[in-house]
Amino acid sequence: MPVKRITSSDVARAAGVSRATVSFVLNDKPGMRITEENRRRVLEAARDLDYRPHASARSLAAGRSDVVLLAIPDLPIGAGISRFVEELATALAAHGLTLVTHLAAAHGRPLPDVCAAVDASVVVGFSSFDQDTVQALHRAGADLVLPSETEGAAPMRHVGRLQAEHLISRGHRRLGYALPGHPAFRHMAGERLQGATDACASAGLEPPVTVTVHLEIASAAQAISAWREQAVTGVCAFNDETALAVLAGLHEHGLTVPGDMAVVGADDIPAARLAAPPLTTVCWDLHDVARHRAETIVTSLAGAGQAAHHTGVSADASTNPHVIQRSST
Amino acid sequence: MPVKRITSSDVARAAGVSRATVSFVLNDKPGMRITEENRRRVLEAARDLDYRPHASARSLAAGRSDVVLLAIPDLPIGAGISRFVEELATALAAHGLTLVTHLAAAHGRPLPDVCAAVDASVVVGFSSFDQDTVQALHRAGADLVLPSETEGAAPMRHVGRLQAEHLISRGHRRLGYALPGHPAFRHMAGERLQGATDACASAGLEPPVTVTVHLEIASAAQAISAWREQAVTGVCAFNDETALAVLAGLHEHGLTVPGDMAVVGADDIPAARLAAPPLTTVCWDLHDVARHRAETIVTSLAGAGQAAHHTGVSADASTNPHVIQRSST
DNA sequence: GACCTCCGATTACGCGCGTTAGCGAACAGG
DNA sequence: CCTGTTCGCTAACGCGCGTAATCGGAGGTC
Repeated sequence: MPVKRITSSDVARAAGVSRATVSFVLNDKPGMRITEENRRRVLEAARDLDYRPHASARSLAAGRSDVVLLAIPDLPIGAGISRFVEELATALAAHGLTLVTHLAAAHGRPLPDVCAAVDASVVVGFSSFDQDTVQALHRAGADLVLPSETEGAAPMRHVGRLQAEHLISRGHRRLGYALPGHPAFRHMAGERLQGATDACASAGLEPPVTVTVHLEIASAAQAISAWREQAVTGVCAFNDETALAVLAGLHEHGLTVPGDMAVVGADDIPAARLAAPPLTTVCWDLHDVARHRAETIVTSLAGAGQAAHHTGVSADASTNPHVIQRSST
Repeated sequence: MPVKRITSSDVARAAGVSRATVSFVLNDKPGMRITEENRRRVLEAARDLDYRPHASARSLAAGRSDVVLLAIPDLPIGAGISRFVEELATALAAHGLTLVTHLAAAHGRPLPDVCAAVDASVVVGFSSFDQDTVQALHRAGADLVLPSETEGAAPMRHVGRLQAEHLISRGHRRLGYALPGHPAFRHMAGERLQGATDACASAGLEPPVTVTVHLEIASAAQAISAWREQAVTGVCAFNDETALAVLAGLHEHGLTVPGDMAVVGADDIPAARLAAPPLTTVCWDLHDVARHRAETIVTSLAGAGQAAHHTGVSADASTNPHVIQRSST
């Protein structure tokens, strides 16, 4: 044990006050009158000693922690997700909360266990959790679990809608949809597909012809054949990687893009702009989404116990997915 | 507050024993004799109540926590890193440890703060931390900080060496190296480049012609021109994304791959096999690396206080980067 | 019967902190 | 001089848990 921990008693002794006073100053507890002189001495002592309250003791005493746990589902992590995480962490840090992430993919251990292990007071997921999981998380100490049932799906549908609308606006009347092979994407893919289907309905078109495309050239080539049989001229891909597979399939068939078939992806990964041809894609500003999520968390946490009770709908709809036009459409 | 927390007292009451006995059983403390009957009743009660020890209280009392904090540096998260994280989480979970990750990119908050906030007993980074940071982390409650100065760089060099050796074995005598544009990659890129340079030296060749390639077609096209002037016929790219950019640059120039120029990437991202042509790449088994890291952590933790003191060298060298031959070389 | 031993379980303490009740001092009003 | 009253601060409790110290009782020895 090379270094001994600095406790609040150390700070109190250094500042010549009681431990309670230290606590009051550092948490600037409202309604407590502290002499300016004493406040200054406490802050100074804390700074000099590089005092950092022991998280465990704090959350044990206060009954709540500053930790927000982000549960990332079992899906490939791309630039999109990591940017979302960064933005969320920044936004939460501005409110004194600390974001930690846990990848479900690993089967590392059950989410409630992790939640208990870090003593998280908030658990944030991508899509909503089922009722049993929510119960378990609450038993594991989480005050708040997001997103609630209603939110979270809307932006996904919006992405799908934009993809389809873009193709329709460019004259395509028979659309295809490339579903991802990875089973963990199924739920999200369903939402995005629904958005595309809605757009088709609004335009008086048939729903997209759905085909599952694995991230291999052979699988994509098969999909192309299926779409060609159905006279599909434009394909929405679940995400950019799936779109790259579709592109590879078209290349395999010796077809031109977008002449023979147009392709639109989603998420704008770095490889999208480097494809041949550069990939048109739909991306959404994760900065806004993350900041809004953070706000939801903070307000819900402030209105203690009002868990999962917030409007959110209109705000979520204000996130702004948009088309990045390149050469594949 | 919809659900009340289950405490060890609840379990004790349900099992008809004292709280201490519950603690002994659940941590199966060695040297403590417990009746088989009582042990059974405690385990049963804990299971029935879905008891989960309160992490904060536990670590406060025991003076150590089960949390391992992985500090991910400010660099784009790709499939490689996420797989590493998954493997590490799984391996640690097998030893009862919980992995949480924190992205430095966000400037969410200083690492020591985060370390204190989750009360981590181990902090794992990618490259070694400087001395001041290590000190700060120890003051923040970390018992162990990895990797130490010596380890971590070796596998990176190995990757670069394999790339170059592969190209050399296929007859290329004048090599190029594509450095990443993102500044955060600089350090890692330097290591990989060093490996490639070593391979060239071993084969009696000049060092690779280095050019920085941003993830845009124009930047890549410029790089191609530079390499062509120097009669380069084979290019090692820092990673697959950079390699895709090089491929796009070659396409822009109307050059053939690998006829006019061969390209080898690194990390084997999903998009690599979907490129035109499919990208030859070097990937290393993160499963092994992660498992070894986990072992280092566990043993160092067991030999309490023996922080950062372990062999590790030979084991690290046993990780097995290997070439995945596709059509770009 | 007095005494020790060993087993099995319990009681009691403290980890570092937030927080409430309460204390002395200073001061105002009666 | 006594009684409030406010201000500034502190003593003391408890959060849930690990664990050292302790204790009752069964079994053995002198």
